[in-house]
Amino acid sequence: MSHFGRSGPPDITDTYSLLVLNITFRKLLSLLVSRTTADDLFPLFDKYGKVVDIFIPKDRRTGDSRGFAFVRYKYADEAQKAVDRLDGRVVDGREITVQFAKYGPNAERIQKGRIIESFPRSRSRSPRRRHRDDHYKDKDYRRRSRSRSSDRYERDRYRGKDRDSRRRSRSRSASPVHSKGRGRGRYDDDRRSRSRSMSASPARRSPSPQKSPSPRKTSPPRGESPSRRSRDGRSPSPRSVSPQGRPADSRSPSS
DNA sequence: GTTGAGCGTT
Repeated sequence: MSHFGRSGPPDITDTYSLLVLNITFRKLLSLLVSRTTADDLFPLFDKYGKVVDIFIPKDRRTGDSRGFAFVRYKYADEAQKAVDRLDGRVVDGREITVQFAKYGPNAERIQKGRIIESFPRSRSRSPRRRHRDDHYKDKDYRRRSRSRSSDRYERDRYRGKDRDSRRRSRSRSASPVHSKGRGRGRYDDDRRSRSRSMSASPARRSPSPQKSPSPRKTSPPRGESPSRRSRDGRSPSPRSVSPQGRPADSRSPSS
């Protein structure tokens, strides 16, 4: 029982597989991974639930572990708990990632780490059951649908939580992505904005901005402002209203 | 120079 991988694949149909990634994306880590064996992982994961099997895929050619392991739990809630508790946790000074397996041994997609028995090597059973397939299909579909319903609810809930937790932990890594998305959006905005301004005033950039705005810039506000204010009568003489401005002026030359 | 997600045996 100690050697999990050696026992081969037990009854994995009713188990929930967790994918454990514990490395820092490095070949050097292979050495470290080497140290981390199924026996080492077992107690760690067994603490959170009943571990049925632990499998560490290794390259048969080199015999080196690929840097991840599969932990099979008997119950989903325990597996979920392990994911929640061990995901992002530092083990042996290394942060490990624990998540539900997405693909089964047959490269089939599995839900919530649960391995769905589609049609493994039992092909000899009855590979061709066309008319009956429909019947089975309906049954399966109904059963799956129901199961999926409840599973989905739980999953959604967990997923949100997990996602949040993961996001917080990985905010750094998500940063670049964020910047990318934002940059794109901004660029788009800029482009749109620019396109408008470009079409509106295409000569705003190339020519000297000092030449044309210069004479007009200082002139218009002055001439227009007074005339208008004067007419309004609201701010009759801004100049005379500032008593302090005059002393300062007179003082300026004085000193 | 770096990152990141990565999915399977007797």
